[in-house]
Amino acid sequence: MRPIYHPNSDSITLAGVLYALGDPVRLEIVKRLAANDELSCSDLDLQVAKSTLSHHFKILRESGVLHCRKQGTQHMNSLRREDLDRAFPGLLDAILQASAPVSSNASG
Amino acid sequence: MRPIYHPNSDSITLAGVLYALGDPVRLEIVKRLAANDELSCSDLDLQVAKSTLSHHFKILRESGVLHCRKQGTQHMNSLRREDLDRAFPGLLDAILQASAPVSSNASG
DNA sequence: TTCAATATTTCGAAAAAATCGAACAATCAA
DNA sequence: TTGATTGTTCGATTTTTTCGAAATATTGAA
Repeated sequence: MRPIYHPNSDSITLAGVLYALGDPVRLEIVKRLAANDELSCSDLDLQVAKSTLSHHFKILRESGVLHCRKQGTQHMNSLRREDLDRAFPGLLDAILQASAPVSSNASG
Repeated sequence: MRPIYHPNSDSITLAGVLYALGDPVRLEIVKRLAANDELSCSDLDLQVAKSTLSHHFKILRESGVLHCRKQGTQHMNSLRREDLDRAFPGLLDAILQASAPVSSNASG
């Protein structure tokens, strides 16, 4: 399998990040990652085909929103919080505050 | 001409706003509106067809990012700052801070 | 009202992107 | 190696974006 591409932090663009987040499925993924540190694709139970989900993760990864590492057969994904906060201070916080709590395991 | 549709402030969604801003042309429009209060389509000199520009303004308007009023033959557009700030505190500020100054009249 | 100029939208077609199911690839356990 | 699990890639279909041309709306001048 091909190596997993990640942009370095300098290559993350605002339009790219906003594009990545401007899809309901991808925004939901980011919300869950914000609450869960690391998640694999199969941890999510979204109403899209797995090939589509794979595509969404690719968009998020290549825009610099998340980091992916292989662990066995799984791909563990995590938010690139520090890189995003450094590049776009306040952006991720504003987005996460604005979005409603995730549906599963919502505490409030 | 059909009446100009604007969502009321309660109908503005985060995914919709992020989608609208996740395009380089539309992000540029928003940056210029942030610096200019009101602009017509023809005030912008972007490298897209006028029909495409019209489409971009429609996306921005229908997502709730900007307001449009007719003035003669022109359509004057302005950011819906208050509505956006109320719905998504800090979001617009973070985006405008993160984006480089507009190319025209850049002071630095 | 008619004509011309200006500003923007709508239409129809072509290009680009998203989505899906099926097939493929990688890893682990037996 | 076989089988189960996880995720990617492929190819086709649907949806969205983009463009140029034509149409619509407004203003101002005859």
